[in-house]
Parts: sequence; structure tokens; C-alpha cells
Amino acid sequence: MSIYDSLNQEQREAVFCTDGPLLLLAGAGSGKTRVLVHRIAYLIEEKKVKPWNIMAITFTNKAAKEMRERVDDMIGYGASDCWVSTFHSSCVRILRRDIDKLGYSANFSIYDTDDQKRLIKEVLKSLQYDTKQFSERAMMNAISAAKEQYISPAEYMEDAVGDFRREKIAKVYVNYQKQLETANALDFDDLLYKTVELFEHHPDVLEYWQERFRYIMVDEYQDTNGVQFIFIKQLASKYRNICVVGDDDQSIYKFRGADVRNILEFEDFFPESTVIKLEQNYRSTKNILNVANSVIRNNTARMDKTLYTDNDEGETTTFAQYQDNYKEAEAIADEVSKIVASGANYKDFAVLNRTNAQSRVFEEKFGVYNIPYKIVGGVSFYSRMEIRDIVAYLKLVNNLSDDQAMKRIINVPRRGIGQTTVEKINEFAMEREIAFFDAASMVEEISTISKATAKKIAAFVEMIDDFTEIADKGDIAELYDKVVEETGYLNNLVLEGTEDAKDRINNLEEFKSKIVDYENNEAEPSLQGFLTDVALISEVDNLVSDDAVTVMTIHSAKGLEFPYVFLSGMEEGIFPGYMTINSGNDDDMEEERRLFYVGATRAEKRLYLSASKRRMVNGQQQFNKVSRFVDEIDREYLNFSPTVDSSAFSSDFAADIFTKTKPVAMKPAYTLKSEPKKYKDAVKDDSPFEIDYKVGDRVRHIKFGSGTVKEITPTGSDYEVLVDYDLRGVRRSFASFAKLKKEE
DNA sequence: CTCCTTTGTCTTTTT
DNA sequence: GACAAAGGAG
Repeated sequence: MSIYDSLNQEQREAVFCTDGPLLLLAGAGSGKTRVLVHRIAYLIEEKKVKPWNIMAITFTNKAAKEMRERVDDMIGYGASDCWVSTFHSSCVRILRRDIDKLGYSANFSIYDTDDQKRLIKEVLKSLQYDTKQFSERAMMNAISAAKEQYISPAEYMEDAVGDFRREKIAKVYVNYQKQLETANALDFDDLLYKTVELFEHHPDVLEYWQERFRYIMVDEYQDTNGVQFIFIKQLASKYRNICVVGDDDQSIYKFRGADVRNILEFEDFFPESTVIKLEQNYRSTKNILNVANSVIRNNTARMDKTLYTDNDEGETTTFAQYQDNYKEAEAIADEVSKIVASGANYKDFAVLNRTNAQSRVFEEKFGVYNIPYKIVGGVSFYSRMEIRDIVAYLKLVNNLSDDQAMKRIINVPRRGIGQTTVEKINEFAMEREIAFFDAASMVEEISTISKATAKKIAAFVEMIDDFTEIADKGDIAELYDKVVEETGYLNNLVLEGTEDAKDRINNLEEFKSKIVDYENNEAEPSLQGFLTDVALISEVDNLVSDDAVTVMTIHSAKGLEFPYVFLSGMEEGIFPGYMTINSGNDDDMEEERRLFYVGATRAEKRLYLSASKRRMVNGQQQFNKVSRFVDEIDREYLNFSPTVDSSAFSSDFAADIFTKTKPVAMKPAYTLKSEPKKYKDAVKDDSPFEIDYKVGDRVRHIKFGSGTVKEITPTGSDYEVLVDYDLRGVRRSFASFAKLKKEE
């Protein structure tokens, strides 16, 4: 009896296949984390591989943390020597050691999206670009896309020749990167990019890490982008013991540069690789998988793989459409309450949305229904203004070249240093290609700045110098105290006395306790280390311990599972999103479909789909048709009569989705390779649906078996029929969906 | 330089 | 409808 006995045939194969490249295609809920953890255990215990020769890379801190814990539990002593971390934090560790070889220094700052945006804005301004034509957002996306492909500013410039717009973007990229260098700062993409660059130009450094990591494992491989793939190739090219785990059907970050081709190209680069498929799902019921499979099979770009399960049939997935999103949220709240009353916990439920904005209604209605809930996403703790302000002080102290940090707080709290002064200092700094802080230290040399203003700036510089001295003592909490005190930041909030100010003070206190926590738990705490954690750790890493319903986007639900899952807003324009429909891009639509697949496969016991006829979007009332993804589900797997709130099942429901879905379904933009069953099959054009049975007749349902018709109610173009099934009891459904056959 | 009003914008987002 | 950014008055 060993720990490997609990694995199935394919899982065991994957665990024992330790040498050489391995491509593991693992469907949703097929136990891939289990395999990875067992594989690490096997390497250490059976193959006697040293723990520090093993590296496991994940995308999220949450995944890393979970794997870390499971490895520690299974292996115990020595396990902590193997690296289990995200791409980004691995890169930071590598860069802190050798980045000086690239002209940066080890105390580099990490710029988050906000810093990035501000810097780009400055660059656009200095280039005098029309921000209508060249939006910050577009520039950020373009630069990010370039870095994800490991395209340098110079290469980008070269490629862009002859293309007016791209030439202009190239200039932004060049300037942006120059500014980052002056600021001794790296953006998120740089963390990967610069590591790859380091490896490329310094073979000795690469070899050091190749020797270090002889066994490499990569989770969620389908979400790797170009530069991440290069990073993996570089590290693994010597020992070639590389195991990647992915599922092409769960690739939902293409918009962020993830490239499914990395799965296909893996075999090109590592031709000797073994491919193992994990197709047995242990998470969901047959019904849930049927729903997920019937939608995902409409995608053309897929690897050959079919998920199956030995689990029970389970309950039929329901679909319901409500008058508006308030009714929808109420119905969901109601259903949650009912199931909780019969013994479930609140934490067994998740409401998954396409967009964060959809969460708001649930916040409101769950409050009314007294249902404990937590909203994941939205404004994270570290992006609150007061936290960002104080972090900027700490970042500046850690890296005096950090221009974004400096510019953020030079006048926070207000100390009479305005925009024009900032611009004057900036100009001075740009001319000399020095950091903003250094320019500010030389303020008396800037002729355009008045004596009075210069005095204020000198005082600020002096204060930062004081902070730097305190920081050198190594006590972060003490530094924090000095900062909030000396700057008057805390005092200002106290004087304000508003509810809002009190909130902010609380947040700052929480932030301080995070500092203390860090100092107590870290082996070698440092300001730099703390700031790295702050930059890389996101709020989603929250504990799931409290008993509450989770409300979040499908994106953030990836890798999670819940007994009961509600996919709300199953509407054209919401899911699939408005942008995707308009772009007419098949690839984008396939990504939305994969997103549905990810959402549906989160459910263990029961899945609910719902839509609203009317909802507020961006301050405007919108009337949406039912999502095409609902169309694509084989009707036998769906129960169209809502168990939630039958009154919301309006009489014109059937007519509504028939007429509204049809024109959409006929547009060629998303014609599907295998024509799925459509509602129009059930109803012949616009003529009313005809039935050949009456009350008292014996009928047969494809799923529920035989029963007796109890009641028939005409609803315009359809009939609502109440049938007492011999095995399933009384159910109400629409004649067109139920497809009842009269028994002779 | 600061404060207040108007205008614009709006997917998803592991780090 | 919510929030940031830009513009104008004090």
C-alpha cells in the first residue's frame, strides 16, 4: 500500500514519468494538482531527487500556496527547499540576484498597472500625442503585447517601419522603457522579459539556474504567453525534465497574451515528450459535464479530448429567465436560502459572473435576504488610495529613483507643491536623464522655481532622507510609524473626522498589521522583500474559511470548485460579451465559450443558469436575448422550468426567446461547425407549437420517462404543461422543450 | 495651488 | 450609475 495507489492509471503514469519532457493534458476536475503533488513526492522519496532541484510554477499565489501546503503535508521535512511559486515571484528572485548585469540595481521597484498607466500618460504628454488617437490603455496593451512576445523596443521600431500608427507606438514603447530604466523600475511584463534577457545574454547565469532546477513543473500551461514559454525552454533545455499541465479548453486569458499554441509547440521543441491525457473528471455530476461538453464541442480549435465521469447523473441543470437582474438575484438568493435550510453551508455556493459590475445586485439582494456573502474582485485592499500613498513612501525610500512613487506623494498630504512645480522638476530631470528625486535634491539649481517653493521641496527631500536612515535600521514597522506621523498623513485623516476618513484609518491600521505580520513570519524580512510581496500578492489570496456565498467573475473562479454554482447573466451582450459579438471574431467567441466551460465545470453537484430580460448596463437599460450558449446545450440536459421562482417564469418567455434568438442564430458570424440543436427545431417558424396530447393522456419524456398530463396552459405560441411522472413526480415544463411523446 | 463642477469612459485581468 | 480625468473659478 503506497500513497500512489489512490491514483488512477493515467495519473500514476504521469507521476512515474519523471525523466524527460511530459505534456499532461488534464481536463477540468481531473486531479491535476494531486498528480503534481504526488509527482513531487515521488521525485523526492523514490527517485532521491534533492528538493532544491525541483521547481513548480503556477500562475496565481493562491495556486502556489495550495500546492505548497499539499507538498508540505505529504513530504514534510525538506519539502520547503523546493520552489513552489508563481512565474513572477520566481523571476523576481532570479533578478534580485543578477539584475545588475542588465544595468538595473537589485533594489528595483515593481510598477503595477497604475504606475504603468501614469508613466505612459507622461510619455504621451512629452511626445505631444493626441490621447484620443493614442489612448493610454491602447498603448499599455500594445507594449504589454510586445513584451509578452519578447519583442524589444528596438525590434518593435524596426517592425513598425512604414506603418504610421505602429511607428508612433514604437516611440512610446522606446520612451516608456527608457523611463523605467531611469526609475530603476520593472513592470509586470518586465519581470519575465528581463529574466529571459538575463538568461540570453549571460549563459553563466542561465547555467546556474539550469543546474539548480533539474525538474520543472508548470501548472495551467495553457495560459502561458510567449515570453513565459521562452523562460521555460531556457531553464529546461539542459536537463529536459519538464512537465507541463494544461487544458486547452480552459484557456481564458488569450486577451492577456496567453497562447494555446504553446501546447502544440511544446511537442515541437521537446520532440521526445510523452503525452498523457487525464480525462476522468472527479468533480462534477454527469449532467454538469454534459452541459459543459455540449457547449465546448462547438469550438473548432480544440485538442482531441473528452471528459467523462463515473459520478452520478445528478440533478438536471436549470435555466431560467427573469424580468430583470433584481428578480434574478432574488431568485438566486431564494434558492440559496432553501438549500441552506435543508442542510447545506453558504460556502457551498458560488455566483459566477462574466463581469465584475454584475456583482452589485447580489451584494444588495444577499443583504436583504440575510445571506452571508463575499465579493471577490473589485477594489483590492492594496489599490486603496491611502494604502497606495503610504506604499509609495516606502517604495521611494527603498528606491530613490522610483519616479512614480515620488510624483505620487510629493504633494500628499498637501504641502503646496503643485503641478507646475512638478513639471519644472521633471523637465530638469529629463534634460539631465536623472531621477526625479535627484532633480528635486538639486532644486536650488532649477532657476524657474521660486525661493519659497524651493524651500518646501528641500524640506520634503530632507524628510525622505530621514526616512531612509530609519529604513537602514531594518525595522519596517518603525519606518511606517514615522511616515504616517512625520508626513501628517494620519493626523490629517483624524482631523477630517468623516466616516470615510475613519475607514481609511482602519485600512492603514490593517496595513500596519500586515507589516508586523510579515516581519514576524519572514526568515529575513526586508523593506524590499515586503514591497515585493505587496506588488505581487493579490487580494484573491484571501482565506476561504468563512461560511459565505462567493460572488465573483468566472475568470477568478478558475481552479476553484463549489457544490452549487449559479452562472448568472446568460445573455447575448453579457455572456458572450458585447465586444466579442461586435468584433465578429471567431477566436474571441471561442474564448467566451471556453469561459462558459470553465464556469460550468466549477460545479460539483448542481448548476443553475439564469438570464434577465432587462438590466442596467453602464447606466442604460438593456434588453438582452438569451445567450447562444444556452442554445447550444442539448435540451435533454436542461430543465427549463425554474425551480427558483415560478412566477418569474413569465408567460411570454417561450415566445420571447424564440423570436429574439432566431435572428441572432442565423447571422453567419458565428456559424458553428456542428449545427447544435436550436429552439427553432422545436417550433416550426413562427407558427404556434402544436401538441397532440390532452389532460389525462399518458406521455413520455426523453429524460423523465412516462407520466400523466395534469394540466395544459396555452401561452401564446407555446403550452405550459404539468406532468406527473411515474418516477420523477410532478414537473412543469414548456411543451416545446419537453418534447413529450403521446403514448398509445 | 486648490477646490469644485463638468465631461467622458465603460470586458474579462492570475502578476 | 460610478468613477476618474480634465477644466474653470477662486
